[in-house]
Amino acid sequence: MPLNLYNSLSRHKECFEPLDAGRVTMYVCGPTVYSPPHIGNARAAVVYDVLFRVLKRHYDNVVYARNITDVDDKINAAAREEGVPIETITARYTEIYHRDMRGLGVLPPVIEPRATHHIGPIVAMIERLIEAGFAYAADGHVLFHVPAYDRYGELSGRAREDMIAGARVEVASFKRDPADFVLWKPSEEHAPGWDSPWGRGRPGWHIECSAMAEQHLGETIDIHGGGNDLKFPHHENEIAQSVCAHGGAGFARYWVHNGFVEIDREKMSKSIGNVLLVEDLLRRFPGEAIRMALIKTRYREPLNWDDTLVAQAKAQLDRLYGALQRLANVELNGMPEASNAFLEAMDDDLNTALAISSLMESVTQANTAVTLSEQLAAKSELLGGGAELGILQRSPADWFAVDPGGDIDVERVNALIVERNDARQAKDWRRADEIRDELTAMGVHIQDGPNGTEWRT
RNA sequence: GGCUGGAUGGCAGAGUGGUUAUGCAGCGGCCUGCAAAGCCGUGUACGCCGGUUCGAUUCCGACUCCAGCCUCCA
Repeated sequence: MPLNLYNSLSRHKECFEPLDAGRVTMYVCGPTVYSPPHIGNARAAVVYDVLFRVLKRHYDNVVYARNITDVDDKINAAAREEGVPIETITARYTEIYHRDMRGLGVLPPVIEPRATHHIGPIVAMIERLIEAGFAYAADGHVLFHVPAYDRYGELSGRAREDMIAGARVEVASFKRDPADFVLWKPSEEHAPGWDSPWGRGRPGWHIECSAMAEQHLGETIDIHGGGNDLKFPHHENEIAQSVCAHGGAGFARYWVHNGFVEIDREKMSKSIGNVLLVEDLLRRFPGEAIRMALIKTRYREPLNWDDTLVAQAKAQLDRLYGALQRLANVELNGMPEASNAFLEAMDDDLNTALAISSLMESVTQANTAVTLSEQLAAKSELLGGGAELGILQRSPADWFAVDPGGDIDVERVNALIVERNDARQAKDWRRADEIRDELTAMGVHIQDGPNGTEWRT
């Protein structure tokens, strides 16, 4: 079963064939660390985490690089505001990013390059671009000359005339062409900067990714991922820089773009004031439920976020873990394996929604299984598929004990359950029901089963 | 204005040229002291108008609406 991916470059679903099956390379645009990650950042991280897991099933050696942009005007602004060096800001928010992504079950990438650790390669790449006639220095800046690269606009489907007609691009006097973009810009005396042939300054955003991808993954990489909004200008510029610096060799062979998270059908943004931070959501919901909410929808579609979405995701996980709980005593004798239906769905451009539905079929199979082999098969499918989605990897008991609010008095719950069962023994149904109502009011749901009374939040 | 991508039942969300998505919610039944969980059953769904076709929600064209990009942005 080959993996099919929608390639933004060709605008078609394509069969994925790596350049070197012994070393598959993927580069994803990571966060700029000046604030805590929001649910939109999380969606990107989760989507490429799932792709990473799928790739690892197909190939032994997947080199996944997700960068950290740790030099940027917004970082500078935050540092100035607090009166601290930028490293204080970037270290703080890098740590928060890692913590929050861990909370969502996102695996660390193989490489996590930082822009400030790659100033040498960045400068070297800019020099190559100047030498080859694709860039020029002017007024302390270095600019990429867009008309010098005749395939510019290929990814975003933009004609040059349209970009100029848009004319919202800042036209600085030193630009030879309005579309030219910055590779290097001068730093004011107190701003962070590095020495370069063009004076003390800092890299432009786009060149960082080109240089880091080259350094760690090579000139031509297999997959490049990022948010839909990065398609233009960021990814378009990366292509121009890398192709021109590499004598025309292709940059990324497959471009993957994830859709946006929306709130009330509009983009989440700071100016609208509708940003949802991952850390706030993690206080209210289990990370696994948030992750489930993010992968219920196909990665390319926009995702309208609200609390009911997470509630539905949690309900689905309750059903999944409920089945696993019933199979708790069934011992798998090998590695869990996802069903063919699941794998086919995942291999079809990460159809996570369809894959999850196949998991639900496994639940029904588990709940109706009469033989041990049926139970084994269902459990194997649930755990195997779950592993690829990054869910269902903890014990059901642990999942059902989840209490994100942290305000449930477990001892009291247990005492009430004992009291209620005493009442039931005595056939005092009225008292038993009173206690159940009390528990329900506490947010605790109980189930009387053959093995006693269990409870969930 | 230009460029992307969408429009599916109460909600979320797949898929398909003629046949059940799936989950939640609802309804009926089984089970239960009653519940819950689970099981079984159940719903005039495919934006609008044309076209192709024996037949279109599915293909083609126009239209309407929605989101994103064209400025930093996952």
